[in-house]
Amino acid sequence: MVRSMVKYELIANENARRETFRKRKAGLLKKASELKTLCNIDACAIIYNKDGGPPDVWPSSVEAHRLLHRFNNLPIMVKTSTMMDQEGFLIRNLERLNKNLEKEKKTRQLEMEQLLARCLVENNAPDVSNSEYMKDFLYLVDDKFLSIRNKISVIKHSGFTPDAVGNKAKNELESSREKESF
Amino acid sequence: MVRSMVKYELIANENARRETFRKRKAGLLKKASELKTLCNIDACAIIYNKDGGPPDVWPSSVEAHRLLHRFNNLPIMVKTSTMMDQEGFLIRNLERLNKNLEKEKKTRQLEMEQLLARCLVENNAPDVSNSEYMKDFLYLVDDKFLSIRNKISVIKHSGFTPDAVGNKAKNELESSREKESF
DNA sequence: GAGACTATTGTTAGATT
DNA sequence: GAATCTAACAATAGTCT
Repeated sequence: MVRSMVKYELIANENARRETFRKRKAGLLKKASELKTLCNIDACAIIYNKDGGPPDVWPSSVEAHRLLHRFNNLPIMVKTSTMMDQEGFLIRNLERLNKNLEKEKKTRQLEMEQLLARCLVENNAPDVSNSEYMKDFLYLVDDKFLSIRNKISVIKHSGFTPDAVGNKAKNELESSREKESF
Repeated sequence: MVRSMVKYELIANENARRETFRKRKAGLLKKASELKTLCNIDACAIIYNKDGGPPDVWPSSVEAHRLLHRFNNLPIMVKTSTMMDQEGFLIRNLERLNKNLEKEKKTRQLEMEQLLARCLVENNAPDVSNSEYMKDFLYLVDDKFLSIRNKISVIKHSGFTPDAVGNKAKNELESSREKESF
């Protein structure tokens, strides 16, 4: 019986921890399946054990890849085209994915603008005090935030032709300098 | 009150479905957080809504990248035993799948540039003081990231002249194309 | 559309096999 | 270590705001 819920901190006893992990992982994946079924949504989860072994990848590793790539807003057509010949399940999803792609792109662009603005205004960078590497990283962010972002945007949309990138980087940098004060 | 649990199938009523999604998603992420805390395990989840908007990526997109990347680096034979896909096609087509994943690695350049972008704009970055995290993260953010970093450093010391930036971006892109196979 | 409430169902800690 | 049991606790469907 649940005498009293333990505190929500690391369970010290190793056997108890393993047992709790086993049970709660099952419960979590059950909940996830229910959510997916009840609401017909796409979802995935990766749950590692501490034993160094392979994780549970729900509902499948392909689905995890697919959803993470969709999140990244990668050109899904390119990624899936190599699988389409032999993997029919991707074909079924492709139409819907592509339909959503344009809408998602616009949403994401707005999202990035808003997050960027918030980060710049509130200066709420994550705590990275223990990491030399991340200090370097934040140093870059601090100084050339907009330039990095513009460059990535340029590379991403340029089709990787060096000339186009060079010219676009030049143009975007000029325009970014104009509104550098926001 | 929970009069009686509905059948575990798609909720027909749209409002009820949205409400259920909202509540259960919150519950699921809470359970996930508890599991992570109680057992000190690594886990992530991606939950899409049906509205075409950006998904919830728990605990952060960087963590999702990191865990999926760690999974990809497992020996292929280990991976097969953990795949939970209900349709079973994964195991049957494993060799082909792995081949496709190899192809996906070629898009890593774009992947990392977008990861970088997300690192920059997200305010929910994971705790990077954890050494295991840093190991994975540093592996993920390899030569291409350093290239970008150098590029930015160059820009920083170039006096921000658009011409210098444009030319250097062009040069770096050409050289990065040469080692695209990583 | 997002909280607050609460009766009821669902989950699970601890014990046992 | 995993499966079963069950009292106790947690999550949530329906409702109201």
